[in-house]
Amino acid sequence: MSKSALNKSTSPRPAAATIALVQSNSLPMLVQKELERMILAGDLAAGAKLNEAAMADLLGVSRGPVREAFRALEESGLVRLEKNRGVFVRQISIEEADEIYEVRAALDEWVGRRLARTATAEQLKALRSIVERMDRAAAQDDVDAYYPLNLDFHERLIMFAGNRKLLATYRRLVNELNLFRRQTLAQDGTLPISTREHRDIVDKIAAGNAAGAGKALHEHVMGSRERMHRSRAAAAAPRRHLAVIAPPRDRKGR
Amino acid sequence: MSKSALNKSTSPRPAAATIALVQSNSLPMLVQKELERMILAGDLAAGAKLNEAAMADLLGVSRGPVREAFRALEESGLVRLEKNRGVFVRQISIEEADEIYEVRAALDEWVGRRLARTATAEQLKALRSIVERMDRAAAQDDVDAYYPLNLDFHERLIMFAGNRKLLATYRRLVNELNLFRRQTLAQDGTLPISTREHRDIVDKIAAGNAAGAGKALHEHVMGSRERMHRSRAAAAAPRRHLAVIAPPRDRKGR
DNA sequence: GTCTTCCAGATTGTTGACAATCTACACCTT
DNA sequence: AAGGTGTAGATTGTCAACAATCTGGAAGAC
Repeated sequence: MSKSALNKSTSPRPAAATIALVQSNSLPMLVQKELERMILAGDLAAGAKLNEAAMADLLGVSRGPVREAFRALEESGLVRLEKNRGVFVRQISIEEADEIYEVRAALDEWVGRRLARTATAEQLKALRSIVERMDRAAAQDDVDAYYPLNLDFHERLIMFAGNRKLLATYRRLVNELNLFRRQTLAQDGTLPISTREHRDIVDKIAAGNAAGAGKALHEHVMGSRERMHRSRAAAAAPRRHLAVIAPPRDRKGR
Repeated sequence: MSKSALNKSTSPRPAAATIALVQSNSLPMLVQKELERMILAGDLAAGAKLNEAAMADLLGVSRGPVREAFRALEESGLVRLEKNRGVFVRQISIEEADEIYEVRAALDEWVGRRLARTATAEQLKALRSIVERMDRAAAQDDVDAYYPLNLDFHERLIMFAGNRKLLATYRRLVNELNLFRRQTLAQDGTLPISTREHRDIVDKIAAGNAAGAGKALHEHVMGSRERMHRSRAAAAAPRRHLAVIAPPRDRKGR
């Protein structure tokens, strides 16, 4: 019955902030966060079935909180619920990924135009710092370092736009996109790298070139989409990269 | 124990489609939809506290499914959960509404540009039909007819863009916006009406004027934002429209 | 009279048990 | 032997009871 499995990072704080922390840390919330982490980290493969009882056992809680977490995760788009059959880590189709890229491009374009007008020197400095680190990681072919920097760069751009609702919307989309990347090019080492475009984006923002920054960001995102397509096509053809996991569709036949 | 309270619209169908219907209709899902309807219809005021047991009684189920529905609704942004205190219908602040309008404007602008290139004659006809009905409703000051037409017009625009992820994103934002409208100008009869702008948008799309259609949609949405501000200011000043509902903030003091 | 303390009722959080449903395998029929 | 059928085990859906926490008011101290 020990609930220690979930008690991470509970260092005694100034107590003033601890209250809000305890507030939001109900069992279902913790389970939800842990599941989200496991899914996005790839511990749970796309399409994998999640067993209520097993998950409850693993986390040291009963099935109630796990079920609540599942409901929340479905609404956030990370899992799919099938009545009387179970919950599965969602599988994003290539078409859906395309759609997400399009929406993202529209949002990013808007962010680019806005930042060109509002970006502070401090924000530009932060962006340039990330770009430089990406440069170094790319020079060394260090994809494990490059990948999170890339995510960070784009998330910072959104944050600097100063619109929390936009940030929440963006995060939701990128979460699903990560799900897709996990399921397709999990072990494919070739990561699409585009440092020059990042530098170009920051330059245009710094120059106050709203139209240019917007266009650059739009094209960068759509370029990422294309790179994904090419990477996928290249990986599928030679290596016989068949269905990763048997899709739990098709009830009758077998 | 009769569960008839939830059994609506269960007309015997061709049975081929009924299977998918039963699939998705678990108790928590039905409870979630019913709560969503009640909230957006205004049966549950913004800021109101939702009692688990009472809601379970009302719908003829036990607390489990109700709790799961609450979790899903929190993730979708319609309610707020406070540990050990309960769930409340969310109150959208004016600042948050502003942010939503901004994101919406960015998405709508993109939709305008796209539709100018892809809209079919049939789609244009559907849009013009809605605009005409809005004209008639506006001419008769029939706000009850105008309001849903306005929602429909904008949702159609998004649908015609042919991007399901965009539609889901848009619906989420508009849902929260409806929440805000409910809570502020609930009984304020003056609805911001802008028929000319709608007609202008459709015309520019029909003309294939991408930049113009995008700009018109962007300005239309930002104009709606301004109209909301003015309507709010006008309603607040004379009528002493104090805090609608005591905010359940501020734990200690009283 | 005002403030603090404490308690009873109400409400939420969590759990384990029971019912409904599905899956997989063994068995029977042809 | 191939295919359909039935049943046992596992899994999910729902519920009711118990524990923890909160709220509001009454009693008492100053």
